[in-house]
Amino acid sequence: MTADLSRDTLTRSAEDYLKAVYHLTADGEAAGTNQLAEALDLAPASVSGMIRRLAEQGLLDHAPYRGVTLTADGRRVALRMLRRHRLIEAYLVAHLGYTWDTVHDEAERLEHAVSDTLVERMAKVLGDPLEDPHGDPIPGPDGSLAEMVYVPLADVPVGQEAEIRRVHTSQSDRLRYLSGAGLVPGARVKVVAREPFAGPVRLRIGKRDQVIANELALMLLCSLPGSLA
Amino acid sequence: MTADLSRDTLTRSAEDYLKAVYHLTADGEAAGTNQLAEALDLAPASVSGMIRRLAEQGLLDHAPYRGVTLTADGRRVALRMLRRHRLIEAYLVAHLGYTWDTVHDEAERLEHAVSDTLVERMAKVLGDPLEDPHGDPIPGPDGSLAEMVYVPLADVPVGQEAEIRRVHTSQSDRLRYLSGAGLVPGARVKVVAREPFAGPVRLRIGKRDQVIANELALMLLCSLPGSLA
DNA sequence: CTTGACATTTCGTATACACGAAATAACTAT
DNA sequence: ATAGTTATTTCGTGTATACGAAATGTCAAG
Repeated sequence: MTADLSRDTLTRSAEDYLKAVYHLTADGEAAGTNQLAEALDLAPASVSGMIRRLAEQGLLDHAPYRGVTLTADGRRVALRMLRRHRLIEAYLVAHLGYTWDTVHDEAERLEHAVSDTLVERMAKVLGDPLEDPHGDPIPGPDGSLAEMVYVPLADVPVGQEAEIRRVHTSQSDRLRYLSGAGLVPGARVKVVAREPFAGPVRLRIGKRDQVIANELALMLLCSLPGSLA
Repeated sequence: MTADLSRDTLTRSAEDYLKAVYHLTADGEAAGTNQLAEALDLAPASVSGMIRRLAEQGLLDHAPYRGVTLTADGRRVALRMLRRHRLIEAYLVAHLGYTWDTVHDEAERLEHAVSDTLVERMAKVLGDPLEDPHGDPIPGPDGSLAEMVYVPLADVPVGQEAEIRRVHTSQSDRLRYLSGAGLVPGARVKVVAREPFAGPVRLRIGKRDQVIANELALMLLCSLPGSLA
């Protein structure tokens, strides 16, 4: 059943498509062609063609005009890429002087080139970390993933304290801004006020007050003291 | 004059061809199509086509039926790949538990994927090494290369002491054998005897005697105490 | 000189992936 | 139901790289 997923069976493009489908279907919905085209910065026509090929290879389930989901094999590939990507990010930050706003692009290229051996060596050197520098969970070598349920800071009630756990963006300008403001995984903040209609969020971090756009607050995933997380 | 050699201007294949031409022309002779095809494990017809494209891009000089040499731009690319490759090997050995017989393939893939930034970070962490684990010199970021002239162990006179400086192969089975025998860069050996007609070489290393095939002795590049190297 | 033998190039073709334009399916609002 | 909008697919193409078969150039031996 399990197709040959070892090395070099899949092209870089295929790996990128599967990763994208993984992310787009995280909400349980099938991923549309346009969505995918947008995410991969390709023309919809190109995506349509690639979807056909990946479906033929048994990596995607495709319901024409309905979108795609990952097959078990496809998910395996996506999770392996995710593990690679996040471990590489963690390694580059820990050992090669990268900052969380600069690792993404490097990891994006390396994830297609490293061997399983190298990935596992990096994991070992890092002490088998469970999260990357953005707080994103790192899948196990077997494809297991301990996905926590966090609350976007945008949804944390006013007056509530919260601890930032994940910062869900890979855009370096945003990451730079956020780390400048101390809004990194592990930081504790208190929501002081929020404007209605997706308005900005005012929060207290340490002794400073900070106002951030709702758009950013959506990316800061938090745990609330008292909840199990 | 200097063409755009930054990132992504060149395909992986192009980089591999230029590297191969670099190695094949080390003796001063132009590299033939068949030679190149052999080195890259491709059909001569494919090489012929690629040669044309690389010549059009100003990376190779091509005299039809005569072979190719690198242009200045081509050499720049080749030396950058060489720097990448050797630094990556050095880094993997120093920090990620690789041995010199296992690094080659990994470096071969990574050299196409790492950014200049990452290469220079690795160089820095390593303290800007001048040689890789095989004793091969690492070109500078500017493309400078301090190539030493060494004597193959196969040519060292009987009775002479020599220090191994470079081990000129990337085949892991040979490398494993050689390191098992202690024949690594820095080792001091004394040639005890040699059979005629490219026969095996008997040598003394430490307190042990060792006989190695001439083929291997050709790959062990040595400096002789007393010579300037 | 001429003739093999061998190296090299040319030619037609295949695969993987991208594109735009045009055709088609699906949904939405009347 | 049906027309318009939007999403998706199909089709014809282009680029990069590989291949084998056939044509052609080169050189050494006679």
